[in-house]
Amino acid sequence: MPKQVDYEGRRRRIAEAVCLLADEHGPEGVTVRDVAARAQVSVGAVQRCFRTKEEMLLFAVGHVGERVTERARYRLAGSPAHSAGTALGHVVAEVALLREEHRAEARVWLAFVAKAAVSEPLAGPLRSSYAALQDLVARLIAEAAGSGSAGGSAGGSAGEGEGAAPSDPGREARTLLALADGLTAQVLIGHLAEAEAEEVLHAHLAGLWERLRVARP
Amino acid sequence: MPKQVDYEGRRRRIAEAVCLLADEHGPEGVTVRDVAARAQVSVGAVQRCFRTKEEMLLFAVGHVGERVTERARYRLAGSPAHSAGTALGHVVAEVALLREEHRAEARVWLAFVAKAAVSEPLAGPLRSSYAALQDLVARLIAEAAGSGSAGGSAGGSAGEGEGAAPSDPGREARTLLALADGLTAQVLIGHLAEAEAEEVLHAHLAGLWERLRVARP
DNA sequence: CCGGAAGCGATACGATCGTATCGAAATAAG
DNA sequence: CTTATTTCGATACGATCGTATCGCTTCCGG
Repeated sequence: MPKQVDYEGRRRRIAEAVCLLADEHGPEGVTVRDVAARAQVSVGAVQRCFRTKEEMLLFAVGHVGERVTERARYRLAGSPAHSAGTALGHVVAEVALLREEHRAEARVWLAFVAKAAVSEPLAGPLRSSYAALQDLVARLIAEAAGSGSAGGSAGGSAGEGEGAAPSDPGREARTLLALADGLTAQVLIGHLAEAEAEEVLHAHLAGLWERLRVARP
Repeated sequence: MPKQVDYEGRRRRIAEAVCLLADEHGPEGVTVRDVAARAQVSVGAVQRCFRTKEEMLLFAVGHVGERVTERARYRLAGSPAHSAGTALGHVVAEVALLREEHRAEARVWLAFVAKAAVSEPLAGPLRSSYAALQDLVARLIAEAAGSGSAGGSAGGSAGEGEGAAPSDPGREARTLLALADGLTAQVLIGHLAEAEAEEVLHAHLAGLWERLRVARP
């Protein structure tokens, strides 16, 4: 049998080239040729890794989503096991991609979200990433809410039990994630400064924290 | 002097064709030819209205922004002059573009936001629209907050005076707008259902309302 | 009534796109 | 070493893009 190459590694390298280009010239500025050049491979190599351009973009968006959620999980693991509040702050701050160093990822994410709004297959991986993040955040909120009052119940889906709870962790998680996304977008187009967005996020987190505290007996 | 045509009307008609196409095939699916066909004019007519394609997109995004803010203002005017709370709810619901009938506008908006993240000139009109909306919302919040305690102070920029107010109208407005934006995006990619997004929005508004109420003496 | 400026729209043009093709190079199995 | 098979990368190809061009038509001012 002839040569054998590391297809997986090459795919990752190409995905990162896609991100670099999507960051610089926008989603439609990503051409196969430029991707190949950035990844330092030939056009043919890209074609052998992905049958079509859409397949390549699909892989790239999944790659970004994985990176973000993984980083969020890492932040979560690095936080003190007690107080889920600070952990929540870290996780959401990570997801919001507000810091300058993650501006590129934010642009890529926004670009893919916009594309996914009109391209159903592209929306799949995006939804998966969002679902994973929402689950993570909801679990953190439930944990923070339960740490002072009733027992854990941190496992399983973000439970909407206990009748009419004063604050539904699932809803709070959706709120937080949507807020983070909106802030990211508004920072990207220059309507908000990074500091303003961070202030908004922190204020909301403080409010959420308060809401959880008063929920305890 | 020869013929004279209604350039402004044609520009608007073309802008609406741009929106229709951006809604159907995404931002990069907008070609000059298709726009001309949709607007029922020739390619040359489009070229006479806008020297370049970017000029056309610029006008289109401004057009959408104007429509949204104008609708928000209309909603505002239609609300009872007292209780700014319900007015706020209406305005924000309008801005969030959650209803099915405005899904197209939402897609267009998202598409332009994504493009603006990498194209500075496109970001200008977008920022203007955001600024106008934020001002409107901030004024409403300030009015609602002041209607029960101190006097109006509804004019001018969304004031951050009075030392350490328990809830800064400017910040609340930014929060609300970012949340609306994030919700819109997440509905568009199918991560949230329209009902879920509306629930989140209403819950947040309820929380804001409560926060304003407790701020009164 | 008529001349000329402005609008018109079909078409041309060059660039760039995604993808297909193909001969040469390379390598693991025999 | 030979050979069969995979990989390589340059190039070709057809489509489509934004824009420029250019006769022809249209219509107001004199």
